[in-house]
Amino acid sequence: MKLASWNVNSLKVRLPHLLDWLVAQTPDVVCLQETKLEDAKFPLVELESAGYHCARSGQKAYNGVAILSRLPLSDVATGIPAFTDEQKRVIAATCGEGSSAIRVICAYVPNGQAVGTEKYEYKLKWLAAFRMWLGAELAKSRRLAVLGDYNIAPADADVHDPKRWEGQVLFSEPERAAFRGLLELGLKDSFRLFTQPERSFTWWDYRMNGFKRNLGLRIDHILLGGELAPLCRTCIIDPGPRRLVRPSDHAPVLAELD
DNA sequence: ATGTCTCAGGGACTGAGA
Repeated sequence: MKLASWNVNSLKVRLPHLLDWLVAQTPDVVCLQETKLEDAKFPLVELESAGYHCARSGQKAYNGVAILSRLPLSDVATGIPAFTDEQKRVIAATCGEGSSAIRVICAYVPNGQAVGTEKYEYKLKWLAAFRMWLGAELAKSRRLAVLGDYNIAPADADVHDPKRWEGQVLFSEPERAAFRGLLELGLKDSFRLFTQPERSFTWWDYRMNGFKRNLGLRIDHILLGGELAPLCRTCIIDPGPRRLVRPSDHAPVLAELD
């Protein structure tokens, strides 16, 4: 089973890229972030024609998440219970049926703008609520996968220039502590289960030729619960879509489970 | 060199968010 996460930065603009990529990679489950579409404008017909069941939670202009699955989707839920939020950042669904089913959570963690701002405080509060909820979800099932744009680079190896980024949003110590808090629940960062190339990133700023110069961060992650992590065979970043004309600023991440 | 991209509002361009 192939799981993927991709911040598409507008599903309307990136739909041709996504449809080509689904054919090329044939993922079984895809978590999308920053769809930036109201549910009524979600390209259901195109994605169902491509072979995917769809669950989405979107809004106009900002945020928006979706889960695509070749296997039937059930028990769709949106948002973090006990955290009131107008922003559409979380959707969960069960993919598949019976004992092989997995619970999938797709998350678009707040960006945080800059350390010290209100948006940064919102990010930390959001992450605290997210952690509480994931703890409860793991108590129900360890066949849990939590995919998304975390907007956190967990360690020095995930940043092109750790000294320049030290203390900055996406790499500040409180954010990294929040990420470690998720791992302490028993979730594994699937990318780090394997030896990886140095300077592996999932996001590059559009400005300053960030991608060409590989000035990136690894902020998109696939976390796996205790029952799924031992089944993970590979985890890779696919930079292919980032090389295309009019790319998203993020590349997709893929994990393959037995 | 805030050096790009996307979206909304309004109907060209500016501001917000990332």
